[in-house]
Amino acid sequence: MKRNEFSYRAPRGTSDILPREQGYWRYVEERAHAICQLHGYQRIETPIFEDTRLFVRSIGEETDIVAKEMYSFPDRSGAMMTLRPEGTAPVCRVYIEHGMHNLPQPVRLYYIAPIFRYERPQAGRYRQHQQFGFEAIGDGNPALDAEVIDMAWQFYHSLGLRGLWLKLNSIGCSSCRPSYLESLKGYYAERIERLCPDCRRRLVQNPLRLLDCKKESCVDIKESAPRSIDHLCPRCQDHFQSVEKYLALLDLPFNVDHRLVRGLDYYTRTVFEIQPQGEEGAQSTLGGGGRYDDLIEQLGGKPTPAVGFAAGVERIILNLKRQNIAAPVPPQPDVFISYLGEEAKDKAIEYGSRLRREGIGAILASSGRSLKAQLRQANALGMSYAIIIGEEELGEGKVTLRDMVSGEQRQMSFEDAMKSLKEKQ
RNA sequence: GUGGGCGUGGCCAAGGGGUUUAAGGCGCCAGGUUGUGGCCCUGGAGAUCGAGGGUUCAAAUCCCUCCGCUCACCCCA
Repeated sequence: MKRNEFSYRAPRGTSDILPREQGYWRYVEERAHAICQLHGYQRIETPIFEDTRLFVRSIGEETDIVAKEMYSFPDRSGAMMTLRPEGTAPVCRVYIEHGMHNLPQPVRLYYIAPIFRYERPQAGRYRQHQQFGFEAIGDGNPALDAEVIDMAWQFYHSLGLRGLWLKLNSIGCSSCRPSYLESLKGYYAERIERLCPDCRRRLVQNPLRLLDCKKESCVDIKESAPRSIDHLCPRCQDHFQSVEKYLALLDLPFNVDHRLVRGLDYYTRTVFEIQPQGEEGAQSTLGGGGRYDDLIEQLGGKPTPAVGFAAGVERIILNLKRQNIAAPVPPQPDVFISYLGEEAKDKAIEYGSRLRREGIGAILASSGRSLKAQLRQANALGMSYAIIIGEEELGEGKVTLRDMVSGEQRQMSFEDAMKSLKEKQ
């Protein structure tokens, strides 16, 4: 590659998904569609950008995502738009905008879509990544929390991933969380002189994240910090116990993690994450979700409880590779058509098209190469059969059909060759 | 935003001031007699050694700046 002038490259934090990677993508997406179909979730696609206010209101002004990670821009009319930094808010917008409260509740929806966040890229973290997510809107029953969590778990299982941890917590609702936050802040305020700089900032901006600090100095403070589940109101307590009961019923090996909090403000009650065992930091989270009972109302709808989940496709593929799980190879055409001379080329073009019209995949050789070179190409492409058209075949009105695995070949009419290929499919 | 590592043909890489007109391997293209692949052999194309500046008689090799990639923190999928 010439580098003495400007050379174009994919923008930082983005990547090209080359043909050799497509097998993994297809595999993951097929499993995603399958698990959704199994649970009655219907696909939805929303615009890649939305009114900036949708995300600010839902995710929360103080969150990192809104404060410093959004791709926002004014369009030509001056309206502020933002490249979707998460998938839930747009789905809620759709629910409200299209009057989905008139459908049988809950409404079950899923999406597979690109997500954009301006972050420093590293392993498993990109500025554009693909998320698979699903949402059940319009039902506050804990059975639905369990359904969503089970669905997430079965999704990973169906991909062949093993050794995962399911972490669960409840962060309360709008009636009990404020008092919990007060008690948390009070606890930390008393110990402020021992806190790391990050935690001092969190104390003001995002107290829940105090529980997530990994610094040595803050660990023992964290250990005896007030827990959200000890401050739940009776209804949240009931809800959480039911979720636990259902998960046990479903045989899901979950662990209650009192320090599990999530980075988006809209969560209430149930929050959960799934990650590979023994990988604490380092972008290990494979997916996560929770309940967001106030969000629809916040966005202008009627009070409507909801619960959802989202997974990062790139991280799933990373873990498939770590666990040596190979993706199925996408199918490819199986007949290679080689020819010698202009007259044979006409036939080759015609026959290639006729094969494809019969559903038999075919690739034409490149013009002007020796038969040797043509067959070398067929071999390199991994073709199962080759059709050869040269002077001999033209004279007889036939073609040579060669089996590229056994090396056997024989002349026959094109019609017979096509019939034989069809049988072998 | 903070910190560490790294930048030699499409990919993997040797070389750490002059013997480099920059090894080798993979891949690509072509040939090994007249129309036949996979193995082997031979040849070819492809790099101003990330960019700019400096030191020196001499720089891919030393110094500086920038850019890019990568990993970790922060945060998250």
